[in-house]
Amino acid sequence: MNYWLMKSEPNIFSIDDLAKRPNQTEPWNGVRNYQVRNWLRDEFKVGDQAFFYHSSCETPGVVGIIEIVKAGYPEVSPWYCVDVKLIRKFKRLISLTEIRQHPALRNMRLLQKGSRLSITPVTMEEWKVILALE
DNA sequence: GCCAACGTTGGC
DNA sequence: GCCAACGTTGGC
Repeated sequence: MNYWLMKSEPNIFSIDDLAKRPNQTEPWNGVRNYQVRNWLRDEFKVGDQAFFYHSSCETPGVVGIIEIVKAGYPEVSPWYCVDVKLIRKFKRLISLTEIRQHPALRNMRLLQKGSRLSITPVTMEEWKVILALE
């Protein structure tokens, strides 16, 4: 089972928008980066969990947990998407600033210089640390 | 709105 | 296959 972090701009699609969807499930589409496409196509498995991350907003950060309920399938050629379902929204936002300041999260892919990938892998250790911050 | 960083495009 | 130009991401 894999862990991921998936970015979305909340003014376009927020965790509250996901909560309002039927069955709280929605295709995660629009990825237009080949590296991320390959992860979606080859690495994402049903049951994988991901942090829902709000980007390009007043306070970027992790706002909740989602689960992959449908593995990679074609969107429009040559791109892929997955279906995600809301597990829960966090009681509070865990900000990028807070993540950046935490020693155990120093090596997170999210924090790497110049990393602009809309989806990044998360290790089990990082997953646990962030969960404990809530 | 700025700009650093990175990806993509396309002429050669 | 190189690389300049351009487009996009996303924090600040």
